[in-house]
Amino acid sequence: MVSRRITIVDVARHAGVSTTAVSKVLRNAYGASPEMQAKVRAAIQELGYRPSAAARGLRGQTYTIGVLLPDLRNPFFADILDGIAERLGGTDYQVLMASSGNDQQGEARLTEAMIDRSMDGVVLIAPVASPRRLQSVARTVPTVVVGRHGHSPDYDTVTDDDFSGAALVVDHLVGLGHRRIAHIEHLETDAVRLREMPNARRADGYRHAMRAHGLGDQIDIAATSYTREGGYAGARELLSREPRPTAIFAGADIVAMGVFDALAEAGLSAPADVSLAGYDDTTFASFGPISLTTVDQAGHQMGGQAARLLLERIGDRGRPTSQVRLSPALVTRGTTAAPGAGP
Amino acid sequence: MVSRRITIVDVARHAGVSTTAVSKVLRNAYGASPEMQAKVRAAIQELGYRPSAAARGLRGQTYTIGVLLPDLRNPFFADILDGIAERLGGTDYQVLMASSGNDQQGEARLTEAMIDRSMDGVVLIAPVASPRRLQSVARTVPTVVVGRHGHSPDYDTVTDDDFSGAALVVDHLVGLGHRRIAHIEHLETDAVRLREMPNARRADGYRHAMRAHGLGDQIDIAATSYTREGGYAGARELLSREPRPTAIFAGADIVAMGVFDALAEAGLSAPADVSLAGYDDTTFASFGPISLTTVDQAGHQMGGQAARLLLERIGDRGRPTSQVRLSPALVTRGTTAAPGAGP
DNA sequence: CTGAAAGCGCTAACAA
DNA sequence: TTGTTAGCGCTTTCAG
Repeated sequence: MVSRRITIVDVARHAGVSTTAVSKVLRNAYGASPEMQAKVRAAIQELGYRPSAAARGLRGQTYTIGVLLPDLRNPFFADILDGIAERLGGTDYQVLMASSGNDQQGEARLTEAMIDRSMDGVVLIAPVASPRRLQSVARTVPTVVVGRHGHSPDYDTVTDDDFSGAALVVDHLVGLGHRRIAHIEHLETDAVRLREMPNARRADGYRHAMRAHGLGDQIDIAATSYTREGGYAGARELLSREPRPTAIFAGADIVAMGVFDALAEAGLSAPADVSLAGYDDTTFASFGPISLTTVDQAGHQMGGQAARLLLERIGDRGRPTSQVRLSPALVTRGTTAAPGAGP
Repeated sequence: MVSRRITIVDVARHAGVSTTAVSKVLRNAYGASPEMQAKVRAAIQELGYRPSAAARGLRGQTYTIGVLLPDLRNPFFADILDGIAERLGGTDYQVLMASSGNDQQGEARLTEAMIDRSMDGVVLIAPVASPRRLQSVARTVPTVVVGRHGHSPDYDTVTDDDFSGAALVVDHLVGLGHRRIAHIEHLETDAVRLREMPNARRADGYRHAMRAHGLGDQIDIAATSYTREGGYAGARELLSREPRPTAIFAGADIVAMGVFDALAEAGLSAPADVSLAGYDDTTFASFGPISLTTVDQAGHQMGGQAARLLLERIGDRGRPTSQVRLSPALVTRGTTAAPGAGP
């Protein structure tokens, strides 16, 4: 026989107060004397009471924050999650995640699922949805969008200056003497995403920087996806070019990982045969045998800022939205060198 | 002005039926004629109705499955997640994850959080909680435990035969001619976990296999943690031994990653200076420049089995628990070779 | 500051 | 097969 759930009524009775009083203590709400608080807390302890989120959600908050991430395998997102978790530690909020597989339908289903579950707020990491949909989500639930450019009166954003970040890489490679610098990007066809997605901004930054160096005719892009497979396919494509690029700028570290696969397969190595740079400065980039030159976009900070903004918006849904933009920094490691510097 | 939420009452009115009827259609429950179903579904479509999980949870199910994973950075868990997601695709269940950071307290908080949120079932991946706690969780909510040995009448389990898996590695290394084979394990002090955790079973398997080969005196274990940092620390410790081991068996691929860090730092490489094997066959192991010899424990299948068992248990909480044990397979790649086979 | 009472949106008995 | 009705456990007016 399963024992009956302990409810707020039990706590109230045990403490000799009203259920309202218990509820107030639970929510740290105004209007409960210290003695009453003490009594209630004691009763909660003694009975081992746990509030039901479902019941709370029916009227008030669920104290749940949903985080939507595109891909569990991209270690960059773990950095963001850490930042969120750190900022939310100590609050009553719990973080629940879902992975969309970078798929527009899956993403939509999951945001709906989060809304259905009365989450108090959501953090959408690099979502692919249309602005219309994002607006609609944000009007339903407090929302912070991470990594996607484009403003809205309904949601806050945290982004990295991807355009400049890409330029940092190109500048670095050009400084080393490279001219045939190719880029692997995440294929984007939608006009809006072409403007708002970080991958598109990086590609733009790449093109712009190349032209600024008078290398407009050297622009060479393989458009695949921000996955290891995408990096592999993109690198195979680029390595078959005649003449072969002397440097590859992968739009993300996870993409660079795929490039390594292709290099290994072709019997090439970085930087001996090709210089290689990534983006994100994931823990993978610092991996000893790899030591990937990359761009640090401070995922941990991004997560922290996102959590902060979300809490503020949950606190006051009417406040004007803000856009936090962080500055990227180049992290020079071992995979980039002067061209032809091979053994 | 925010528009009022659309509820089951609106749908019922719009369709000209009772709320019960709508509820039945929602749950695919018995007792609704095809015409009624059609009417209700039409109304749901037209109104854009979405059921509130909070309200449902108060009486029935929430259609939410919680997955607790120890560490977002260990790519092995992504394989398990894929398996779970695949099995649950097409059902009405949504998967929500939480990461405990391999911390006993964090894990406890998160399981509580899942219970508080009336999840219909939970999958606990390599949990560190005491069996007492696991039992208590499992008696509250349908539970499947993945990767942890030890039976219970209250929860189902899915495990890999870690003991044999470790033996596969040792056999392989001995076959190559190694004798000084060291192991890096996740430090475990708790008596129960020493019996139940996969890391402990792998260490046991290592010891047993070493003895079976008459190498009992060569047993050498560095006990750190199943993280990249743990691998780094463990490798530093082992590499300082005199004489240095000729092979290192890391208890997990993520640990092997840390070993690579230490090797790179020491100017050594695998397999030239030291042979190296991991465990899990994560996507990282197949990474081109690494090509890690490892043990495939079929995370994808484990996830699929876990999801299947969970659905069965949700369907019938009284059914006897089952233990699914999968067999590991050695994946020989480039990081293991005969000792002294260096360049 | 405290408590009584009315729901929140849904499901589960029960009746019809 | 269909509908009526009483809650699920909590928060929120609104009186006291």
